[in-house]
Amino acid sequence: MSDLRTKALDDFRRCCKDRGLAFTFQRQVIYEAVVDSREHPTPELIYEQVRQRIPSISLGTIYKNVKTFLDSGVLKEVTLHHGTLRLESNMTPHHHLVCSSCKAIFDIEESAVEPVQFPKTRLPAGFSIQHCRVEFTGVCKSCRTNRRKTSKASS
Amino acid sequence: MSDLRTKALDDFRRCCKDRGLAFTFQRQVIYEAVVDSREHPTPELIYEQVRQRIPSISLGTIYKNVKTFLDSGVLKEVTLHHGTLRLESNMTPHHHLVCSSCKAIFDIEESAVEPVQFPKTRLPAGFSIQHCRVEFTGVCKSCRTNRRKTSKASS
DNA sequence: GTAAGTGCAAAAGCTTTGCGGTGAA
DNA sequence: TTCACCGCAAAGCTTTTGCACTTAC
Repeated sequence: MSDLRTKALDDFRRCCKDRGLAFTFQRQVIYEAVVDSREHPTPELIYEQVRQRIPSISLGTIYKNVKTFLDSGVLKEVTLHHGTLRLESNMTPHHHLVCSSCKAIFDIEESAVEPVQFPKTRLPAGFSIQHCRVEFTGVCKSCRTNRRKTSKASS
Repeated sequence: MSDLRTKALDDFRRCCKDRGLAFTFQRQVIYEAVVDSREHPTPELIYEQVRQRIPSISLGTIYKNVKTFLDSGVLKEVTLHHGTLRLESNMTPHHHLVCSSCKAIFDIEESAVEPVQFPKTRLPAGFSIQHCRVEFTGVCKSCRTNRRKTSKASS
């Protein structure tokens, strides 16, 4: 257990080094809080967890570091459309195509995608699935063009 | 064209009646703005559109009616996780299982779901797909139990 | 020693709420 | 006539920003 901890800590230290981020105690505890909570936590929840180990931490520091982690690819956000409400008027089942750059959303007819089978295994006990939706992520035409113009060495 | 408009208007009037909503000019224009814009608009964008036809409309009215539409099933929101940032530490490709009631998110290993083929047809011109993720929606065990306790006639 | 990170507090979005006047049924 | 709806303004969240102090490198 302690070994696992030590290894995880080393991994995280290396992770910071690779990305040019300073390794601080706050960062370590914030990162551990996200990894340990298996429930895709909100910044507020991370704050509560981290405060148990670092009572003096501020919510602003949580936000700053979460943003740093997102920017450097240490963490991801569950949805690209967080922050503003996006509305659907197409009430028939369909899928989405999302531009990761400008967040544009395009509809794809359900019939254009082969039906997805519900997973048989490894469901949390008692969970009943009602429907599924596929989200394809990529880059739309205008964002691809603009990116080429502005930055030659984008990943 | 005018016929289509008239028909859509009648449809919307009936839609309001069916759900016990008053049919107002503001509602009609807001609804049309969402349907006409094919880009899954934000409340702010709807506001801009609607103001061209009703300059005196307020953003609060947009929000109130959008909420009314969502509650009565006239519109849907693109993501259930709008409003608060939710974080991922699992950086390997995987899918999600989401409880529509409590918004809990569970991970599903990619191998538990058959690979989804990228759609060949009907893509917006120039869009390049990078990856896809499946979101299964349903009700988790505790929400199902609680719902049964509190409301007998839930849909 | 220097640049980056932290904590605090203020500010900036996005969204909801309360209230008096207006309009649909 | 009555109740729901509208517009306005204030308040409530979530998130970002600025600044002085501290820490990692």
